[in-house]
Amino acid sequence: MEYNFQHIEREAKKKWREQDVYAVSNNSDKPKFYILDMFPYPSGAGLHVGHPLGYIASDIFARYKRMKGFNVLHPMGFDAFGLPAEQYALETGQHPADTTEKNIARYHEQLDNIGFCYDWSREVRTSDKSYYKWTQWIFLQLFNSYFDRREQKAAPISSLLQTFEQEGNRHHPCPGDASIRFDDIIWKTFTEKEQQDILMQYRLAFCGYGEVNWCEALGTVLANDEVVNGLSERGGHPVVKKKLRQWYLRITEYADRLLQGLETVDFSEAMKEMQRNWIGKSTGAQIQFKVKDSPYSFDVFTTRPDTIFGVDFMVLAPEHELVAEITAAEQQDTVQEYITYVKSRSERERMAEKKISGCFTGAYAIHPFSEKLVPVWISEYVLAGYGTGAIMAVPSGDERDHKFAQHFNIPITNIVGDAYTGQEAYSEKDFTLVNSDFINGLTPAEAAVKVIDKMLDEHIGEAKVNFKMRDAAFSRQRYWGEPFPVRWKDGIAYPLSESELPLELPHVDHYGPGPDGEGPLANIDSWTAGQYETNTMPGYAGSSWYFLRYMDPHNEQTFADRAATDYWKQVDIYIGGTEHAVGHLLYSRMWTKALYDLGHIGFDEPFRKLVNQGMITAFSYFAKSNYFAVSEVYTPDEPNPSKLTKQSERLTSFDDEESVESFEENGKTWHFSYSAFFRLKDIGKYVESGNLLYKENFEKWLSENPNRQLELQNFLNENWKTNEAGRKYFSLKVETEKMSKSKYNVVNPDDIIAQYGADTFRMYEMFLGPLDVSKPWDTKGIEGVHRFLKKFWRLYNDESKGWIVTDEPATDAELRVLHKTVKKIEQDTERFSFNTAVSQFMIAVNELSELNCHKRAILDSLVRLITPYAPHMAEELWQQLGHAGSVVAAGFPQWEERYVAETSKLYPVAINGKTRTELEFALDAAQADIEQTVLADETVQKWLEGKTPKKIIFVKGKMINVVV
RNA sequence: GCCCAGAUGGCGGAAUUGGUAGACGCGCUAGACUCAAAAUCUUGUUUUCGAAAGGGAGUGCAGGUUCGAUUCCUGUUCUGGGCACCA
Repeated sequence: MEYNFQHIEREAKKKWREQDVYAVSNNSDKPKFYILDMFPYPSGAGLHVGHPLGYIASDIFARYKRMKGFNVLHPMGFDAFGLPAEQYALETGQHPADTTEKNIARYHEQLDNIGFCYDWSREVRTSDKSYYKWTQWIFLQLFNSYFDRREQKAAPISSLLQTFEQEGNRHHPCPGDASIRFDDIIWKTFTEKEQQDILMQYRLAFCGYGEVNWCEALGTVLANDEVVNGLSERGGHPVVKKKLRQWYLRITEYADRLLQGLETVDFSEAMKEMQRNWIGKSTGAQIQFKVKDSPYSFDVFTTRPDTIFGVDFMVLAPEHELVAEITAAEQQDTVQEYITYVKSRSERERMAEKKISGCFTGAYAIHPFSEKLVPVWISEYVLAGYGTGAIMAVPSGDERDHKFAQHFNIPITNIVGDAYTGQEAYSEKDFTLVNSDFINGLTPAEAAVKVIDKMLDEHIGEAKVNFKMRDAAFSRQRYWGEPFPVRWKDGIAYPLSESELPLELPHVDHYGPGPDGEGPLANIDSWTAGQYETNTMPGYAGSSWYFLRYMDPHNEQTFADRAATDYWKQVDIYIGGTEHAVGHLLYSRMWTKALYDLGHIGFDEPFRKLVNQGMITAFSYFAKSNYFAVSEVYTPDEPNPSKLTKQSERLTSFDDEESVESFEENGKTWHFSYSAFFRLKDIGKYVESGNLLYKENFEKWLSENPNRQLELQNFLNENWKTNEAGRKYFSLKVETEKMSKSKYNVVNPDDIIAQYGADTFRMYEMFLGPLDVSKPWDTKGIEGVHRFLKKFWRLYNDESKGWIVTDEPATDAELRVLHKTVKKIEQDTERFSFNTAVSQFMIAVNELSELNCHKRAILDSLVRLITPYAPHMAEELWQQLGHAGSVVAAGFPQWEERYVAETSKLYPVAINGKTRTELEFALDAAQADIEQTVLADETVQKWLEGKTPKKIIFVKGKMINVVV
C-alpha cells in the first residue's frame, strides 16, 4: 500500500471532526497551557504560504504539550474590523460585513486544510456585536478611570471627583495639562462643562485634538501608507496636516509600568529593546524661556541641562502654537511659506530628511541666566508631539544643532573646550565645562544638578522625566470599526450605561466620508439625532484584549468570567511577527494592566513568553529589457511602482541610476530609461535552476496568461540565447521580496496541499529554516520532505507486501536510534527549533531504513513522536497499529539515558588549532594517557617536526589541541 | 534619519555553552533497476593546487582578543522589519 495522502488526510480530518477531539474544557486536573497565534486580519487575498508559518509552529507546540499531559488552549479567531474591507467597499460597493464574512469563510477553509487543532467553538470575531459589546465595555472602563500616580495604578474617576470636591487637585497634578490647578472651593464654582473638561484631562480614554493626514479632494483622512510623497495613493491628490477631534488612550501614564513589566516577561532582548526605545524614557530638565518684548514664554525639555550656557538658538516645531504669536512682522511671509511646506510633509519624511531647512521667526528668547538674546527659529526637525515641541539648541554639544548652526551661519558658543574642534559637535560627557558662568569647571553630571537647583530657586524650571511615547490615537474617521459608546450633549461626552451596550454599528449603503472630516456615521440621520460619537475605534481596539475572550468566549454577563481568567491566566506562548513590536503588544499590555488595576483580572502582563516568527519571502523574477520605460515619480532609493504611468506599469525598477534620464512635461518631471527590469508575473514554477527561463516554459506560461506582457514577448523573441544543447533560454534577475498579491509572487497553501498533502506542507514550512528569520519560499525544495514522508510510511507499509510491522524485539542499535531521536525532537521542539527537528526525523528514518527495522517496539513510539508534525499520517498509522482512539490524545514517548549515553568519542586532534587527525578515546580515559597516545601518533609526530609541544589543550568530550 | 535584526556552498540551511565549518534537504553528477517512464536505490558534490596521497584558502568586508572565533569585541557595507491612521 502506498502513501495515499489524500485519502489519509481526508479520513483523519473526518475522525477528528466526528470525535470532536479538539474541544477544550475550562475544568481539568491537568496543568494548563495557553498558546496563541497573533490575531489574523481576514484579507480578501486569502492566506498565502507565508501566513501559516507561525500557526504551524504553534500547532506543533500545542499538540506536543497536549501529548505531554497539559490541558492546552489553542484558539483562533479574526480581527475582522479594518481599513482594507472599507476600502474595498468604497471601490466595489460591497458591504464590509459581507466581504468580511466571505473572507473569514475562506480563511476557515484554508486553515482547516492544514490540519490545525483549534477548538473552533471558541472562535471570536471582533466585528460581532457579542464581541464588540465588551470592547465598548472596556472602553468605558478606561473612560471612567484615571491613573493615580501616587498608587501607580488606574482608579475610578468617581473617586477622583470626590477628591476634587474635598481638596481640589493639589495631590493629583493634571496629566493632560499641568497648568490646571484648583482647590475644592474653586472646583465647586466650575460649571458642569468646565468640570467635565477637566476630568477629560485625567481619563485613561479621553477626547482631544490631533493632526491627521487630510486629503481635501477625497474629503477624508488617510492612513500613513495611503500617502505617498505627500500625495494620496488613490488619485494623487495633495495631502496636508489637519487638526481634528480625536479620542486617545492615555498610555503615557503607564510608561513606567510598561517599562518595568518588561523585566517580568520572556520576550527577546531585541523586542524589549524596541519597546524601551519606543517608550523612550529620558531624564533631564524642563526650562522656561521668556520671549523678548512679549508676554509669552515657552518650555523646552532637554536631557542636557548642563549645556544651558551653550544655547545659541531655539527651535520651535513649525506647528507650535506660539509661532503665530511671536513671529515678527517682517518674517511673516517667510514663516508662512515654510509652515505651508512643512504641512505637506509627513512626520517620517521630516525625521528622515538630511537636508537642513528652517526659518527665523524674528523673535528672540531671553536666556534664563545670562539674559543673552537667543534667536528663535522653526524647523521641521523639531516635532510638535515630542517633549514640549521646542528645543534649546546647543551646537557645540549636539550634532544636529551643529549642522543647523553651520548651515544658517549662527555663531557657535564653545562650552566644551578643547574637545570641540569646530568641525563637529562633541556629544560625549567626559569633559569640564567652559564659558558657562557658575558651572565652569564642572563635569556635565555635576553641572546638571547645579543648574536644576538654581532653576528651582528661580522658578524657571525643574528636573523632568520625559517619554518619547505619545498617547495613543484611538479614533478613526471611518465606518468599519467599533462605535464609541458615547453620546455628546452640549459639548460634553456622556458614556452610555452598561445596559445600553452594545451600541450597534448601523448598516449603511454608502461609505463615503461625512462632512468636515467626520466619519461616514455622520451621514446617518438617526445616528446624529442620537448625538452619538461619529468616530469609530481603530483596528487595534478589538485585538487589545481578544486573548481574554478566548478563555470564555460565549459569556453574555461579562467579557470573561473571573474563574476562567484565573484558570488560564497569561498566554504562555504568543507567536507572531516583530512588526507588532511596538503597536499591538504595547496596547494589549496597557489594557491588561488597566483591567488588572480595576480588579477585573488577576494578572497584569498578557503574554508570558513571546516567540517571533520570520516572514516567508518569495522569489520574484525580472527580465532585463531595453524597452522604453517611463515613470512619473522616481527616486533612486525608492522607485515607486504605484506611481508608474500606465504604459509602463510592469516596470518595477530601473536598471541603474545612471541610465535614468529626466524631462519636463505638463509641469511634471518624468523619468525614463532604456534599460529597465520587467516583472514576470507568477512565473516562479517555470524558472529552472540558474534562474534560467527556457523558451518552451515561457510559452507555457504565456498560454496560461495570454494577455500578459505582449511587449515583453516581442522583446524576448529577439533576444533568446541558445545553450549547448540547443535550448533557447533567457537569464532572469531574481529578487527576494515580500510575498504579496501586488507583486504577483504568492503561493497558495491549498495548491501545495493538493499536490503534496498537509503533512508535507507543515513539515516543509518548518524545514525551511529557523522560525524567527525570514526566508524565501521555494516550491522545488518540497520534494525532499515529501520523499521523507513516503520513506517514513514505508517503514510500516510495503507497496506490494502491505503491512510489514513485526513484533520482534528491537536490537540495541535500533533502540539507540529511537531514543536519540526522541531526545533530540523533544529538545528541538521545546526550543522552537523545528527545522532541526525535521532533519532529525530524516536522519532517524534513514538509519532505521538502513537497519531494515519494521518493529512495533520502535515504530509505535515513532508514530507518537511525529504526531505534532504530521498528524494526519500519524493518525492513520496509529489506527493501523491497532490502537483505539485518536493519536492526538496519545502520550509523548520518553527517552532513556542508557540508550543515548556514549562511552567513547572520536576526538579531533589539532596542531596549533588546525585539525590534522582524529583519534578515538573512552570518555573516562585519563588525560595523561590521552596526551601520551596523541604525541605518539604518526600524524601528530609529522606535524610536530621534532619540536616539543608547548602545551596540550584537552577539552573532555570536545577536542584536543597541541600547541607548538 | 532613528530603533531592532540578519549576512555561512549553486540554493534553503546545520554547528544548542568559544572547540572537527557545511548536518539534513534541494539542485547537479555518475550509475543500478526498467522495453521505457515514474518511483526507488547507490556514488560524488565549499573552493583551489594535485593523477593520487596530501596541501592552501574559506562563514559579507577590515581589524582585534584567544591555544582555538560562524560564535566574543571594535569599525564598516549591504539586506530586511518598525517609526505612532495597514493589520
